[in-house]
Amino acid sequence: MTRRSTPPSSARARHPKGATPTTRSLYDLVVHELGQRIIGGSLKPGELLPREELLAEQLKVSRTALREGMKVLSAKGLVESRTKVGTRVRDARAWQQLDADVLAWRCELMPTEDFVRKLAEMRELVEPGAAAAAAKQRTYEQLRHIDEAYAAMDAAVDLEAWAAADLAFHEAVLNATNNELMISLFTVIESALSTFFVLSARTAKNFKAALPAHGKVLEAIRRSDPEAARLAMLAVVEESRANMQKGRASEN
Amino acid sequence: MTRRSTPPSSARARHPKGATPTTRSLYDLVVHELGQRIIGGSLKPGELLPREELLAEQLKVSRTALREGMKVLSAKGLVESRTKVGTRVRDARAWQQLDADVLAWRCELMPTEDFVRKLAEMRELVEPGAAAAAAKQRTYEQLRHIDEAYAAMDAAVDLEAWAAADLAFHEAVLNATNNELMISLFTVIESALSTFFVLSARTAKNFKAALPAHGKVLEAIRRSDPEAARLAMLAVVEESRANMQKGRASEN
DNA sequence: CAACTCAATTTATACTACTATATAGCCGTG
DNA sequence: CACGGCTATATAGTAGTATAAATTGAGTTG
Repeated sequence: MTRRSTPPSSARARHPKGATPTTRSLYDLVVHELGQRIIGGSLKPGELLPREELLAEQLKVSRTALREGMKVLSAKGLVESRTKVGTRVRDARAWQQLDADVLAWRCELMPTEDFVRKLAEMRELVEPGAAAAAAKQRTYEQLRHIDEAYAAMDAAVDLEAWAAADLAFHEAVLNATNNELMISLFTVIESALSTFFVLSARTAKNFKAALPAHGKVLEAIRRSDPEAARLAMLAVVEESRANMQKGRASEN
Repeated sequence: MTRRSTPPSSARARHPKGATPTTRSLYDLVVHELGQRIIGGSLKPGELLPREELLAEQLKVSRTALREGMKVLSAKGLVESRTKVGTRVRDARAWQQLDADVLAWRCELMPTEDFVRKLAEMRELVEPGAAAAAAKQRTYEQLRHIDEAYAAMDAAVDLEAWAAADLAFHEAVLNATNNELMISLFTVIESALSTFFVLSARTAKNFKAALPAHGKVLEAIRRSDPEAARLAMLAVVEESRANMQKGRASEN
């Protein structure tokens, strides 16, 4: 890797902050830099940022690369460019809150208890509903996948194997809804939440505690009982949230 | 050159509502053109599209404008560019399904019964959950806004006024969740759904039919009863979906 | 003196031509 | 056969210039 594409400005390319992404392309760098400034609040809504030429100079990129990044930011609803007036940071209500990057930046820059609550709330909305939908319309094949994931959870010998099987279980349930909108929402929420509890090692000693709760979900889906599936899945995610909060609490 | 495609700024919609890509900027044109081709299926996942120079020529734009558009498409998960290999259409599972544009293109290009079902399913997931959350934590101020919207629905004298008040009601409920993720999801789903039932004029004669159902939602939120609010809102959206399907059925 | 017109100015938008860099595929050598 | 370098070709990035649009204010007119 080691991007040697920028010989003139040496001290770039080394991103000491996040363990994130080396080898970013330039426009991606622009997107992340400005995106994080906006989400983080150092660039406030309504604020007019420097004109292209100046901003490009400040970020050490060409105007072209800057503009490519701006288009992406504009697509995410973070900025708005108008001729003569300049590029303005848009109000938070225009942001595409469900965009993967926007969500990731919020996780990174505003990891407040409140935001975790909102994410958990979304999860507790999606997953029980998905379980109910899955119970309603799952095919035999889809049920088999859920079953296999459950078996893998049961057979897991360490935390890592369990976490993988757990994710597979939830994905299998979501898949059985045949609704890619729901799958997409789940994916986005899940990946945001996972930045917090990072394989909470403190549950390691008894990582299979959630197995029976998952079993109830499986059984409800097997016998095509939507309401039971909804309640069972609700129990799963509520238990998961409780664990996560406990983890975060002992962390601080 | 030949930039006479967008001389007048007259037909500029003050409401970025409909899918009217007239008088768009060039990169926006590229985004829409290729985005629609991909979503519509004439460009299939895995397919390698022509190299920049050729594609720019085909679309009658410069390479720069093309690349700006490509960055946006790449941010939406529709394409993936790699040096030497070219730009490849990504698999549907990588698409940001909840992106406003992606959703709009799907509405426009795949208006199947099945897709409407998925949207309705999402709505029936979000809104009851939101109503319950609102009942749990609404402030007095937020309740007042819901109340006002309800009063406006009651006072509506024509379909247009009722539709506006109806939207305001649902927005007020969503706002009371204090969860911008949920608000964003609602907004996106709602605007996608609204492309279908286009102010269904066939319900014009008795457009206030849903008023009592909304009243139950309001009352449940007023007395902070989450479960009642959930059920009442569920009734509202199910009734709405039934109307919509009836409308679509009589349309074809 | 108010209102209207119009041009100057500023800024984003768009184009062309060019350089830099990365990598798939090939080719030669051990 | 494997390994290492060569090359062709694609995207990534830069520089400079021209165009269009909108704000501003000066100038003109009722």
